[in-house]
Amino acid sequence: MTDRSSGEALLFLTDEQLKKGIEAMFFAYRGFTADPDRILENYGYGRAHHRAVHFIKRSPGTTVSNLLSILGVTKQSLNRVLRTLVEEGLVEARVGARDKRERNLFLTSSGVALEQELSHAQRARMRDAFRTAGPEAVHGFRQVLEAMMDPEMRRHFSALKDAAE
Amino acid sequence: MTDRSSGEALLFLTDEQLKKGIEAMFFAYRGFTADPDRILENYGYGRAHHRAVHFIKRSPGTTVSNLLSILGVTKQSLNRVLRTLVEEGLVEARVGARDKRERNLFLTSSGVALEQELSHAQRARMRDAFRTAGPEAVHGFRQVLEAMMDPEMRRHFSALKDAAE
DNA sequence: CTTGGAAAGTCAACAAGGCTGACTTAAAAT
DNA sequence: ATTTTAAGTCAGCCTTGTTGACTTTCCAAG
Repeated sequence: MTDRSSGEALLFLTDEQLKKGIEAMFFAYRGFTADPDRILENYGYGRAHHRAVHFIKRSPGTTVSNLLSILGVTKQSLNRVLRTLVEEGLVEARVGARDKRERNLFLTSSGVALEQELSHAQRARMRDAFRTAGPEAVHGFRQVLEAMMDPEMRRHFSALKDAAE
Repeated sequence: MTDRSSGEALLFLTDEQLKKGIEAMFFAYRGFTADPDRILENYGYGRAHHRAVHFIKRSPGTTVSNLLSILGVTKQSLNRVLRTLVEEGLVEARVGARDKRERNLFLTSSGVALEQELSHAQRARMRDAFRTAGPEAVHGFRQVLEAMMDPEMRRHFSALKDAAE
């Protein structure tokens, strides 16, 4: 059951080390979402709104179905969030030019403003963590997280990497 | 706004790198919870049950209020989850010996069985990610995650570390 | 020894944000 | 012309979080 094979440098694969990794993910994710959650509360929004706003900012003009595949929720669930964002003037849904069934999603200026506020807080937390841990740790952090993703999610993640690098 | 100070090896602190870290957390956490979520569905439980079972397994005999401070939810919310786990025979809540107001929580044999099944799946995912990324990456991963936690959560995390090491 | 307060539990009501299923509309594709 | 796809909508359900009000138990300090 436990990884004690060949007794060498595989000590980082013991069940104990794996459990620590699991708890580290749990506690760190709490920190990761804490700041945005506080901000969202002031606006009466939730994490679902944050996610939508984030990915629309990342890929302006994206379609609803693309967002669905990134977020992995049902269209009813996404639609509810998107509807409030459109109604309250944070997101604009333009009928597609080529394909009129599609809606191309964009942030309005107030949408951009909220995204900035959320992103700023979250980057500040990430920056402090990165600075504390140092560049080599950051590299390892990214490698492990990428290896932990489902393949489909890794595709979506790599799409960002390509756009940014 | 952007970190371009002293133009040196601070490139890992650019907004672009920070955003990638943010998305990596988002997508990786989805993978992290995917396997347990599938298992829990078969039993009619949710993530809240998983968390309770995990931390009771980790610290047998822990009290409700200790669990509350680890999980960061209200006692009403935890109580609902705990009640179903007790009713369905996965958790035993013994009246405290010293302080009879307290309930000391333990997993029953079927509680242990569920915890094993969940933990096994989650460790398998973590093990694959660790193996793919290698020991140095794992070290960096842990450093960044620990730096990302809120101080109080870091305390809870370190409590495990001390117990295990 | 009484009283204050902490720990735990309970009830009720509510909200966010997931889900399924059924259905419509519009437009693209075949 | 028909089928498929993208989007949206309505209704209803579940989990898991929240507040607020209240009780019971019981330790500990005055």
